[in-house]
Amino acid sequence: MKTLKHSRQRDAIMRCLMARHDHPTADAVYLSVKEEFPNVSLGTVYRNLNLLADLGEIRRLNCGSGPERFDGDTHPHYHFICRECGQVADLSMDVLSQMDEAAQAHCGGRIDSHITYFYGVCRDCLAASNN
Amino acid sequence: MKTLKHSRQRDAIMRCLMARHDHPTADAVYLSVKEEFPNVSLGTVYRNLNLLADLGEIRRLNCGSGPERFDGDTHPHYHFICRECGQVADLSMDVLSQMDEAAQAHCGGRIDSHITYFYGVCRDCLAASNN
DNA sequence: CTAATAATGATAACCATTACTAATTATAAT
DNA sequence: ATTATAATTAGTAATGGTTATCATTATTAG
Repeated sequence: MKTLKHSRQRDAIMRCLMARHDHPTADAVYLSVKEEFPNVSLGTVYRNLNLLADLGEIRRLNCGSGPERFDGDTHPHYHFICRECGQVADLSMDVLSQMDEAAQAHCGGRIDSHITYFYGVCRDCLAASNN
Repeated sequence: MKTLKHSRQRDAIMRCLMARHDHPTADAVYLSVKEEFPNVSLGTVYRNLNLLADLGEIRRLNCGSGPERFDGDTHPHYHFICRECGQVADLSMDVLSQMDEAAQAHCGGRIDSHITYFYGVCRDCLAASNN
C-alpha cells in the first residue's frame, strides 16, 4: 500500500486553504502558493487538492458553473452565491438533516446527505444597484 | 434585435429532452438526435441546449462532477444522485421555499432560490450490494 | 548513509465546451 | 413565386480546466 510522505508544497496548499475563506479555485491556490514556492507547478496544486479532498481534509465545491472551488472548512455548512459578482460565501446556518429524511420518503434507495447552494444578490451588489 | 427562427434540429433536441427523464448530457442528447439527423453537429446540440436553457425551456444540472446534464422538466423539483451508479433521478418532493427564508436570516444580501442535490445509494445498487 | 519510493516540475494529453466560418435554411419583403 | 435578409447549421479549430506522463528531486525507513 501507499504511505503518505511529507511535502512542503502540500503544507503550503493546506495552509492557504485554512487561511482564506473565499473558496478559491485551483488556480487561485496556485497563485497563492507560488509566492512561497515560486516554481511550484499547477499540476502539483491539482494533485494535492484532490488528495486532500479524498482524505476529507478539505471540501470540493461545485457551485453551478465555472471551475471547481475548494473549502478548507470541512464542517457541514451551506454556501451562498451572488449571481452578480459570483462570490461564494459561508452561511452560518445549521445544516438541516431533516431534509434528508423528507427526501428519503420519496426515494426507493437510501439518502445520506445533500448539498445545497443558495443563490441571490449579496449585500454589496444590492447596495451598488441602488445607486 | 435577434428573432428566433425555426429549426428542425432544435425541435428534435427539445423532443429528446421531453421524452427521456434520465437528465442526459449534451453528448447523450447528441447521440439521440443523431438517429434522426445523422449528421447533426455536436456544436449545434450545445448551442441549442444553451439557448433553450437561457430561454427557460429546459434546465441545466450541475450534479457535482462530470459533464453538465439537462432536464426537460422545468418545474421546481429536487434530484437524487446515486454515488454508486451515478444515475440522476427526480424526487417527487415539494421544493421547500422556507429554506430560502431560513438562509435569508444568515445573509446580508437577498436570497431568492436554492439548488439541492441529494446523495445516497439507489434502490438497485442497494439490492446489488446485498448479494 | 543508502535504498526505496513518494512527490515534484515541466509538459503533453485529455475532455467538455465554445468560437469561427462558409454553406444552408427559414422567414420576410417584394 | 422570387429574392433579400438574417438565423442556423455542419465541420472544424480553439479554448480552458483538469489529468496523465516521466525524468528528477525530496522524504522516509532500515
